[in-house]
Amino acid sequence: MEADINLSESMEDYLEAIYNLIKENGSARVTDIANHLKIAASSVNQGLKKLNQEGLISQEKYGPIKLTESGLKAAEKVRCKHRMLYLFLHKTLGVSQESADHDACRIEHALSEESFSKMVDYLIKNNYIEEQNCAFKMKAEKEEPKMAAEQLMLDKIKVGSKAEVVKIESKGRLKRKLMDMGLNKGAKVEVKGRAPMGDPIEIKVRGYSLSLRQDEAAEILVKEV
Amino acid sequence: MEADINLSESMEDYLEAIYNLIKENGSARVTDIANHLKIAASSVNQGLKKLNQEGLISQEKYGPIKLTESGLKAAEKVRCKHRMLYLFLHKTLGVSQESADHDACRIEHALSEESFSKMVDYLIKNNYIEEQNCAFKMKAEKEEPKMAAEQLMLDKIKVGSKAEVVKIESKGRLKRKLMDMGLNKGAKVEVKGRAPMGDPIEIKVRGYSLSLRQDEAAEILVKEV
DNA sequence: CCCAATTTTTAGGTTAACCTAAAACTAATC
DNA sequence: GATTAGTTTTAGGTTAACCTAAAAATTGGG
Repeated sequence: MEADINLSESMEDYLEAIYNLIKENGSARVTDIANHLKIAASSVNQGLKKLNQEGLISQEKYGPIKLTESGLKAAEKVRCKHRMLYLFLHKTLGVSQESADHDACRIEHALSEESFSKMVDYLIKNNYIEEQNCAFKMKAEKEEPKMAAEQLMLDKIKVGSKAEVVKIESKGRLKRKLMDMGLNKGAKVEVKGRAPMGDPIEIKVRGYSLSLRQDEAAEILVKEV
Repeated sequence: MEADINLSESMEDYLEAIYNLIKENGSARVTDIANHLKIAASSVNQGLKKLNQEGLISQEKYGPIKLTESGLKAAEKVRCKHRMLYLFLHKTLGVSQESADHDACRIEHALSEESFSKMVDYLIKNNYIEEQNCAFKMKAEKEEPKMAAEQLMLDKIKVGSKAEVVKIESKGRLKRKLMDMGLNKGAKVEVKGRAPMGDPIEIKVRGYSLSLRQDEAAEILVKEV
């Protein structure tokens, strides 16, 4: 059931870059994407606007770039194609890693579903991949419970686990307050406990404990460690 | 030697269409090309102008379209890629003729020489084609047994000389950084200058300049050309 | 808290590759 | 040799995807 919006090649490239950067660094910034794709930051900015309009990412001015559900799906699809193409070229044809990666990049936009699917069959048959390794192909329908990036808001973190602050989303006074508490970028936090209604949340930062209201915690972007 | 002009995808498409039409009908007219590629005749006309300028076809106003020698060569190359890709997809992966042809059309512009050559090897090994059926490939192969040029690290290269990247020795982030700068395998670099203490080194890659710290340059294996 | 550096956004281009509509030309028929 | 049908060319757009330069906002260090 292809509800697929028709993505142009560059839109696919943007999505893929965002996906990879979030996976690697916990966040995808305009400059990172620009470096990655070797184009000007302003061009990326324009591209992101379009992705926003299409509902594939959600980003407010100067805010962080987040993939929406459909954006995530599209990105995974592209990435999967890329990966399979790479494996195919490198493993079965013996193309060098560099060329294989480069070509995968270019071809991933052009290959039909049919060819792609046949290629995956081939890879599976020759034991280059496990069947479940191509999530997109096998279970496009099933919802992945695990979100794309291990990046989420502090109020969603399980009690007992640790995380690292990526960014404080709020502005002005609240932001200052949170930063004064020691919740700067890169700070390691540990969620110690949570009251019955989820509020307040007790966390430990830099050795001392503090408690946050849930809506405050919801402003803090972290990645699990 | 490869004096290859860099052809855009549509220019390649025009050439291929012209080649095929001449082969089929003995002539290629603007309208035929337009029908073939499903675009407006006026667009074809514009495209032909560019091919004329590049010296790939020769055509006077309202006159017949003829491929020049270099145009013929380029067209044959594209056609050969198309054909091989088609065979590969159809014969070895079992992709339907329609999809295989369609995909070949799209991919032929993107595939590197290396992947193409590996694909042809595969086809030959499995007896899907005869060796001499791909004239264009043979040439590429003959060039291969060339002398192993002297290999050394980029920081040892004399100012003013040119080299080709063989390998990036470093790993991880640094490797990515270097590759993002365009220092991929096969990239031609020219050492433009060097500061008094040998650091930084200024090089030119793919037309633009960049400067590297000495220890970064020491991670890049190159061979002189 | 302020200042400098960095990042993001805006403003205002360019280019390739298409388009439609109409004009200029050629060829084919009467 | 005029008319007409078909072909090619020109004129004047549009769009996507990039660009540079500069303005605006954010971040980070002292």
